[in-house]
Amino acid sequence: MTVRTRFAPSPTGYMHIGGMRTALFNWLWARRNGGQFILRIDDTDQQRNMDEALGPILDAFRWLGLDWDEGPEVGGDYGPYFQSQRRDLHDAALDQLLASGAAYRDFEPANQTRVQREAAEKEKRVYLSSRVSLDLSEADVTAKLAAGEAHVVRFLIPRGRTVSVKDHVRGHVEWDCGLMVDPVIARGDGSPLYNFATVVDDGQLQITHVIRAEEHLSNTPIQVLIHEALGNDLPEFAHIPFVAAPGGKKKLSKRDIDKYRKSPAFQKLFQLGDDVLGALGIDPAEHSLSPVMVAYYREVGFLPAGVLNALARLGWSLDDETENMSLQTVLENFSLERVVKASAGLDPDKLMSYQSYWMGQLSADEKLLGCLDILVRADLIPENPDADTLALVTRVVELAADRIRVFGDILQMDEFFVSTETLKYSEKDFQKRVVKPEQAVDLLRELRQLLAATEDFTAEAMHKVVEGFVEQKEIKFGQIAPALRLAVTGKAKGADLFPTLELLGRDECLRRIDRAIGTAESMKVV
RNA sequence: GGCCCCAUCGUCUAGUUAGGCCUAGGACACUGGAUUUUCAUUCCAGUAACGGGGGUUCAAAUCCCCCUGGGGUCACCA
Repeated sequence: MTVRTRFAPSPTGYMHIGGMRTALFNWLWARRNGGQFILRIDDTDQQRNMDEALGPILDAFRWLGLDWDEGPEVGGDYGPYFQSQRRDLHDAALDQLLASGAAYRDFEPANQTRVQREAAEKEKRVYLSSRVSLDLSEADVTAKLAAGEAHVVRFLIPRGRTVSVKDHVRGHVEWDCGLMVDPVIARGDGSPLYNFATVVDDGQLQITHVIRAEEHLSNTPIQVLIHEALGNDLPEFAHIPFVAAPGGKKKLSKRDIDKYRKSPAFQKLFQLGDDVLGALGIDPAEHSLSPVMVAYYREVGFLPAGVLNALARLGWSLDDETENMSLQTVLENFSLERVVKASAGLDPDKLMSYQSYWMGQLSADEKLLGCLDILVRADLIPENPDADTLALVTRVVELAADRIRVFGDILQMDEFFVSTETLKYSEKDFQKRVVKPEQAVDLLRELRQLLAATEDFTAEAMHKVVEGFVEQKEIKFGQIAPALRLAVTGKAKGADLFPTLELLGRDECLRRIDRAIGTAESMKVV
């Protein structure tokens, strides 16, 4: 039997990072077993703007390189792959259940059902469906139907038995049917509800393995029962742990994003995101971009390999030591048996560490391409850079070396792409390094003359000039270098100083030093 | 609250199925040191865990029971 797995997202306009992990495990299991991975879109009735709602989800799959064998855009033999277009299948299944007596029309008013439920809760009694509608004769039902009476269709839970499942990660799990409420499987108009539609669809799509997050565990007995009533082959289940928020045990949720912002564990990632997105002119709030969704990582300049590596290691491990794994390596070694049972918190630090590793594995050209792209998006270089710009970026990327963990980090080196006039100084550092130290401005002025007079403006030569200057003035290197760096780059830290000078070129350096001196003096006067 | 799930360093995990090789391993983070006249990298070192209590056994992180704690879920949402 061919393994068939599926991921069935609702078109919500974004791809949740936890959902992506579930999708990844499904993809892995299908690919590992030479089976098919299916994308089914669990849209409800008429969702508007399907492109807007589904696009980001498909984009996330494409970005990470997870392909699907059947689903939107590619079709397949079991279509349609949009739940809303499968209504005839749901209708047929519903008729079957109604005819066999496995389901019944419940005419009990909703508020009455609610009152009973609340009363039971208050009395600490197990609530069970009243099933009063079961006493109705066929003629009664027909009459009520003809009269258009409001009702729902419930699945008749066979009480007095248990449902058990051998879950691939949880092992044996069992439920007592005597404790279960008859679930509503369709509204009066026949429109199916999740638990029912999913079963019909999984059955018809011949899904062999339902791999989903553990929050669905409680839906399982109902779905198993419906599968049985429909005469379907039961799929195997694997309830993987959900992805928890950093520093906690609770499910990572888009709703808690404001809380995460204040979380220490999330701090650095948010900072990075704010910096990069800010430079790109994207307001995270406006685009509701956050670390909860896959798109965030793409925008900030993460690598698919980094995100994939982190996702794979969330609740799964290869052995006792292997951490850095390509998708291929994970694929070759993946097994559901090695999925951990406890929920796993997303660790931004660890994610960043995987990311840095994979960035380090990139060839110079690949790295250049990624940086070029984000520099263009930040408007720091033109869309189709000329040869000079290309050469400059190449050298900046070289100079930045492993300071680039995500492509967005190249934006930290913006001093190479702005003019002297638009260069921004870090105000605090400028005060500390240039304005405040007594001799800083004077030293800078003297050094400027030396730099201006130097014949070849290379890193090596500059180094010698400054060394000589330090010796001659009987000062420490630390008394001039920080001020020089500030004047030229606007920042307190950055790549190696002398190559930076060389790359900027003599004219630019001198202009910047002049500007810094002027600025510092005007500050001192005031 | 009912039902269900879970429980090893701060975090992700190895070890649990077949008890001994566990004086509990790795990674991230953190701390210290070396290199780098900033920062980052790299290297070395260090701190740090079997939730508690009972059993079973020559032997328990591993098996059993209880407790505690954490979490999921309880819709005419998906």
